[in-house]
Amino acid sequence: MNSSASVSSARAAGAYDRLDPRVRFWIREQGWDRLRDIQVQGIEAVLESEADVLVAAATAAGKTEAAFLPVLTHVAGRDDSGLAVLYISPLKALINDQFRRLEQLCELLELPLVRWHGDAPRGPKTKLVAKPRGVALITPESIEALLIRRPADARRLFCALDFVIVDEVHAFMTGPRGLHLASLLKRIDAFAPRPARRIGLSATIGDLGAAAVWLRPSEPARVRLLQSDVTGLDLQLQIRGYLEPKAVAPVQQTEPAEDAVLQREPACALEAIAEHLFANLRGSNNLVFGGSRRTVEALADQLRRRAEEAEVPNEFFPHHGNLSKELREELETRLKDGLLPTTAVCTSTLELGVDIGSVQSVAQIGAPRSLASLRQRLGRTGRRLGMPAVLRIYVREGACDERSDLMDALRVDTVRAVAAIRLLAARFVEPPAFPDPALATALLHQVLSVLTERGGARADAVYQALGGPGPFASVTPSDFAELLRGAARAESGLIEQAPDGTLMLGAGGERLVQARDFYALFESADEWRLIAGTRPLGTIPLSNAIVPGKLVVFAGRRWLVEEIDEQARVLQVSAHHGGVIPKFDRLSVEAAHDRLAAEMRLVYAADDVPPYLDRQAAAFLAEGRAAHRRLGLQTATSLDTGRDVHLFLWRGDALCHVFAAALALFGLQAEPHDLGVTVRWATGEDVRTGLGRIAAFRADDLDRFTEQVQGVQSAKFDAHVPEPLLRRFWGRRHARLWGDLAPLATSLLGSFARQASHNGDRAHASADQRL
DNA sequence: GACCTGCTGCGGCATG
Repeated sequence: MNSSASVSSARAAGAYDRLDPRVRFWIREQGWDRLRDIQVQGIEAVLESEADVLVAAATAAGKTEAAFLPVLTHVAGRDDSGLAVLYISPLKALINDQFRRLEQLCELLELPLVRWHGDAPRGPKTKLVAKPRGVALITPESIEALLIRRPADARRLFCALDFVIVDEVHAFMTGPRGLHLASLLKRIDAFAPRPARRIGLSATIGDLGAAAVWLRPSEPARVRLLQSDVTGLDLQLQIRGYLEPKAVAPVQQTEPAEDAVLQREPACALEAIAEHLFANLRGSNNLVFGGSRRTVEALADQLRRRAEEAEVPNEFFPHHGNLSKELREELETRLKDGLLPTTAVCTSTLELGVDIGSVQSVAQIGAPRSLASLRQRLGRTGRRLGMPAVLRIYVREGACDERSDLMDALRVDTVRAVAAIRLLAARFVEPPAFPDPALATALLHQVLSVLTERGGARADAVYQALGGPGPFASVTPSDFAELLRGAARAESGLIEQAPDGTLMLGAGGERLVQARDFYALFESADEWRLIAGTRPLGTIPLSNAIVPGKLVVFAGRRWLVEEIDEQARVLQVSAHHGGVIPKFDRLSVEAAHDRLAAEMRLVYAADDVPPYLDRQAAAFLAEGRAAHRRLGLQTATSLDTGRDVHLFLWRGDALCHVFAAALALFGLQAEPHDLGVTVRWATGEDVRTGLGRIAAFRADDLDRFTEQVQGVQSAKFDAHVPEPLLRRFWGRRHARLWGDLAPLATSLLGSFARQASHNGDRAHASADQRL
């Protein structure tokens, strides 16, 4: 059921009256003059039905209270043993925030409220296990730890849950962590005679139906979907273009001589962007999303130096996942307190979760690749009534001449920025991608976890515990048997089978489960820890070659490495005036959706100049469109430069990657990119042959194709999964795209044929069609 | 040409 009508005041009063008198007292104490729409809807859904509930609303719309006010009303006065409410969050910091918000309310209701994560105090946890009651706020990894280390305690805690509340559901809908939590929820359900009701809290998401499937896989249709009124987004927007100077060397990537770093770096687009940010953001609170940790450090460094040169207090500070908790919290507190103007230059760390108050503007370096993420970032600005959201997008493009690369000439970043804004206006948000590449790893992890929790179990019991509707619904009994056989192989030794058929952990399985990093389903790397005096600054990857005397830019400042403790992996550093930005290991790029690529094609074909472009960005757009026309890309989908062959697919990353893999089968070196794939060092003839083979693909060729795909191991425990099984899962994941390959190849062949006749007309046309 | 997230149990000690 969808419900998004604005609620009447009579309805709001009715909802208020249904709350426990102590909850109403608490509301009055807060000084609230009315309940928000989403809270009224939440009260009705929780107290007037037995259904699961999904609450989707923008940040700061009062989602937490929409769930907790009625839930606490419902469980107040309950006195059976066991927790009544389990709240699950992806972040420890969010748990601490929620704890502060709920502390007083729970005290009024005489309900114990316990934070349960790795950094939370132990005393209250011990007390809770002794007398399980009330509400626990927990992370998925702490649930995992409870199940495998203290299964009896877990059973006592979870045997009588009335509600499971999952915060930031959208953050769990893709990726290994979402599979993990979904499996844990299923296992927790089995502890109780009656499964707890589930309540999901989420930001505005594209596909509420998919979220309902995640929340209650066995009965998604019975999930009540609540959405707050979506008011039109009042947005002040600018896309600013910056030309990267061609003649100047790129920003220093390698180790320079020590004295070289004392000089100012060469002028580059990022410096010009820093100049603009410095001039426009000082004096207020803002977020600048840099896109990578490297860019964040470079920008923070530039901005600090400008403050020093201007002899004014610095207001710009970096924030990313490698910075120490202390530094990050200092900045978060400074933003939230609002006593000093502050701009955080961040990666996606400040995109969700912790309360940092409202900021005046959001800046984004580089064009967005995800509308979900852009929307979430915009949610951080203009939240006070009547204030518009302010967004600045800074795009950088390379200088072009007749030898420039095709992609530079097409001004792809500028066009993608315009396309993203058009999709923002159309309210498009990407749906989650199912199923996740980490499926096999998650299944193996949960098999080991169930065997540990139960001290051994028969295979059919484990399958029953994990299979069926839920994260592993697509896993067949024979898939499962193959996974178990792989885990029992001598070289893995993860599990063993007793003569009576019971499965138990083997020596290898014991080692894996005993390791401290078993609790999380995502991987983590070993890193150097940087410490200045006694102050922890954060970490950098071990892949950075470190010698004493090395200079490092980190945490927005410059440091000299004084001492290295190889054993403890600690670098003692002191302040210095020079520095080089460290390497942060990159894994992949953020995937763009089909719809974004399709919208880019429309932007190329259109001729309007959006008013939100500055002069340089408008020039980039005009140049990109001119190149698009000159190359005939309105109709052509292939382009043979004589050295490379470009195939324009106008699809998202998923399809472009599969298409590149298909071409690779025929010995063609194909690189996927934003608009399609580029086949390197190939003749048109080679590519035509390859396309002909792809055009002949039939549905049942997928299996043969899958057998030859490279790089199917991608997740944490994939090394312990039989490769044929990984391949089978890969094939199923791509089955939906498979049917698109042959028609695409056929249409590309048509484009080749038209181009050939066109080139024939121009008898002496140059083979080199680069611009 | 990406980003983020999490973590036991126990013994021993100091402290209120």
